[in-house]
Amino acid sequence: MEYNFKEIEARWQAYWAKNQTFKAEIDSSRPKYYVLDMFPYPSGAGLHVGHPLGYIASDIFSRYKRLCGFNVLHPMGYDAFGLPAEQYAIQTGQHPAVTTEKNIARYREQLDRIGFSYDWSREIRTCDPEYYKWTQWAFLKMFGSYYCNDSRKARPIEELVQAFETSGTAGVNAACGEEMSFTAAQWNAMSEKEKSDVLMNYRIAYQGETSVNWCPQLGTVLANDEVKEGYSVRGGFPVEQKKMTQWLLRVSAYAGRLLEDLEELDWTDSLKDMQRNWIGRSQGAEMVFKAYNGDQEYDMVIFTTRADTVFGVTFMVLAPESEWVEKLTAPEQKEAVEEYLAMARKKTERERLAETRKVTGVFSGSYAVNPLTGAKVPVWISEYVLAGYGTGAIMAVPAHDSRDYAFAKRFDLPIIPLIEGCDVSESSFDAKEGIMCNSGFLDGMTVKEAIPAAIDYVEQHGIGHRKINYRLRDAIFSRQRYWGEPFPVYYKDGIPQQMDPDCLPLRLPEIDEYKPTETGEPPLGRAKGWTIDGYPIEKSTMPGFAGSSAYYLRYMDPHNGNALVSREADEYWRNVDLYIGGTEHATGHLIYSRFWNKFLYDLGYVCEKEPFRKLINQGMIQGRSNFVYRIINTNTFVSVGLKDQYETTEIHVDVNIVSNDRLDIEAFRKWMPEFADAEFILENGEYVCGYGVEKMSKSMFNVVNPDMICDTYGADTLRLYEMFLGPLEQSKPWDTKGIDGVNRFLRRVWRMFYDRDGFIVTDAEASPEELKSLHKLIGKVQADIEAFSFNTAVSAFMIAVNELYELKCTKRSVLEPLVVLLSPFAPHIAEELWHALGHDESITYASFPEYVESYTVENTCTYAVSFNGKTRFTVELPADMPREEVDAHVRSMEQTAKYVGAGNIVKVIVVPGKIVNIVVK
RNA sequence: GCUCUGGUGGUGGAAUAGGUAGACACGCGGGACUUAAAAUCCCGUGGACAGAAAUGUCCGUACGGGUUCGAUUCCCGUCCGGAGCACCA
Repeated sequence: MEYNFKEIEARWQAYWAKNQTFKAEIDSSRPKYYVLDMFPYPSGAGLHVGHPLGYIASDIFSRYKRLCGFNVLHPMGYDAFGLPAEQYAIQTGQHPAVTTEKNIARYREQLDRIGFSYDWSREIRTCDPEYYKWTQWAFLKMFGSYYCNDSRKARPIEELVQAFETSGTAGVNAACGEEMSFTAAQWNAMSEKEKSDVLMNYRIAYQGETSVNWCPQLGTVLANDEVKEGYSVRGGFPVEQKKMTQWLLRVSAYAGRLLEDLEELDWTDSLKDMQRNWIGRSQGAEMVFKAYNGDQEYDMVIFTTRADTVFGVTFMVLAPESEWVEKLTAPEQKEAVEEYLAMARKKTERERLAETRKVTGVFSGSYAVNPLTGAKVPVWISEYVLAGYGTGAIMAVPAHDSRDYAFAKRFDLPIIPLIEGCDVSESSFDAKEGIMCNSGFLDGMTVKEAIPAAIDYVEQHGIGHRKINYRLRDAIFSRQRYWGEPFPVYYKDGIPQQMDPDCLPLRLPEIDEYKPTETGEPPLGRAKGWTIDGYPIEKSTMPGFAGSSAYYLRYMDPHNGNALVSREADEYWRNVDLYIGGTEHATGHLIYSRFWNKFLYDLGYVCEKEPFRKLINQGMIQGRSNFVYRIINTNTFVSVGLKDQYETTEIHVDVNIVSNDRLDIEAFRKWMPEFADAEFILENGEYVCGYGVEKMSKSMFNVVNPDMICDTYGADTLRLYEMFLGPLEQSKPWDTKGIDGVNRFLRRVWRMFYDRDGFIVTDAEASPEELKSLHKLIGKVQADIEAFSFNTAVSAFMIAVNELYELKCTKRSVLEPLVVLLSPFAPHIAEELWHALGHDESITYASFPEYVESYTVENTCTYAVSFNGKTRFTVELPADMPREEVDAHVRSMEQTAKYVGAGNIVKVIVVPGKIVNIVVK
């Protein structure tokens, strides 16, 4: 009987679906394990072989955990709101919901063929009103909350209102946009609008005017992580800076906790590092410099991490957008300053990037006084100081900061070195080391001592205080697009009002065109009757990350109409034990999700403070492109080995008509009309193509489709091969050429059960050799799965099966555990063989075989090794080793042991005929 | 510029904690079975040198040093690739 994968795979996929084999239910008698994939955005192109890599890995782990007795939750869904469907809608007029639906169907079909053990009864889609109801709900909660810095928690905004009513801002320590100070009387005297504006300064979801990344081609605002090098990640359009009123999430309030709680997560160091970098904690001090514009005196606050360098301040710099600019511009400099500001404003993000290190600036005409030295220094304005960080103003110490140095050189400002022996004639001395000089009471201290000493001084004299700043900015939360969650907010006399939560979801209305309106409003401006009680509803929609921030919680209880997740489901499933996905979400989704979870945690809706306990980033599968070489101005192609003899152009050729780098010439002629009469210069009768590793994409003709692999080799082969390709976390090129090896392996497994005449498994007792092979495999596979080293696990299978095949093992007591071991990797064939062995239930309910170590013990004799006349340790050598060889080994060990000290010897490695190696503690 | 990664045969990659480098697989070469092909199976396959052969010797994990009885693995420096951040004071 032949291994008929097509029939087997179709049959078991149908069986699992029909019997709901992977349906997860709360079961307090068993430990839970939650395995999650980053859900896909269903694009029109469908899946290529790179996409399922992570899904296969998580599926293997899920199936393994089930065998180990865990109640596994392994769901899947779709991140279905997003720009591509909407762009497509603008071009074709087709409703994004229709394209999305179609793409999802295609994705599902492709996923189903690979044999994943998802509980599809829990499928979610972010564009489903029953789902986005809870996205809107969470938004309302954030709108109705502020962040208390004392308790480090989100609290209902009503508590803040109450505090304002009784004692104003006194005693309030809340995360906010700008520091405010008013009394209870002042608060109570405020108008509705004024109160609303004040509260906006504190709400966790708030409206604010900020400089945003504006993409004119997409007609929308983008978040920082949606912009790469001045271009939009989706579409690659240029992005510029623009001031706009937007909804924002006060993610920055959580910066400290987001940073600290990284410690307890089982994530890779590099990923944690990226997040740390993005959060960007820096410890320093805020200091007040008195600044004078004519007779007017102002307190100008700056932030620095190098308080020790205050004696070297020779000028101050303000960000162009800083509020101090207006106050500190002297009349005689007004014109120059305005000209500079206009120039800075006009620049796009792209231009600023292109001009990195080009030093620009203008003198404000005012001066500030150094609070420690009393020195009078000029106040400048320059782009290199960012308004959004710190206080938007700095003290410049050109001797010890390279940016200040460049500025000082450009505008000829003085440079005062503060560290003994440093040379600042060519460049600044930025390192935090050396002995201080020219610094009054700090002289003689090391920099490390001077920093805290300077801050202490500043605090004692009321000049400033310690301060921690974060780079993490609040997330801009509105998009001027159609295909996203509507905001459940309407405006009454310009004051935003929250919608009644009981009326959620607020459904996305139908519109007839998806472009922005003629007046520049978002597409929802076209919606008729987009009002609540006659008041206009917010016209922008939420960004992509809104729907993906809490989706893992919804999977726990996907059909609950009364809560995002019930307490019971939340307390059982808690959080994701294993999360697998790409590293591209390191500073986007993975920050927002953690923030969102912490917010819900503060309000008591979830019981875990972190959403993803362990996280693995699968590497990208790259394409392996093939090239042909056309001789210039001809239609003649030359084989790669001979191409240097001609002048050629390199042309991508479809990898699907190339096998082992040999071109299928007939297929090539049919591939494109222009090649129909192509001529070839061959080597050894073949046309050999060149190759290169690139991103897998249609334009490179290197896309390999998983359906095609399933058709010719089967899903089990695809799964095994994707794992065999290399370490999960590493990027590697796909090359279909090697797939025969794993296919051969599966056929060999099959032949251990079936020969030409039928089933050949016997109940005979297994030999020690067979058991040894089996148990070596059990130990290895278990260890490898736990370590996510799936490629070596597959190799171990091949070795074991080769051994057993050679031993002609057809014994049930060996083959049964073998099939169970194999089932996470190649579930279809395993299920088939499991049933052939006489089991009625799915192999999903089998138990992971128990590892017995004693089978691995070799046949050995024990010898004593001695030196200095005493037996120091014993060593086991193969019993059949000749006496002379044993003597040689023992002598050699005695030699080595003299060097090492016998007590340090842990293990002795003996190789027949070779020198002994000694493992030392 | 800063942070993180990685560099091993023709190819993808192995090598628990510093101990036989190149497992496993692809490809390639040779052979068996077959009328033939497919399938299957067996043998060889890092390099150089010596030998008729079994085999032996030397060199080899980007490069240069170091620690160690012993380094692909640890440390320092250099070169090259990949990723992230990028005027964050």
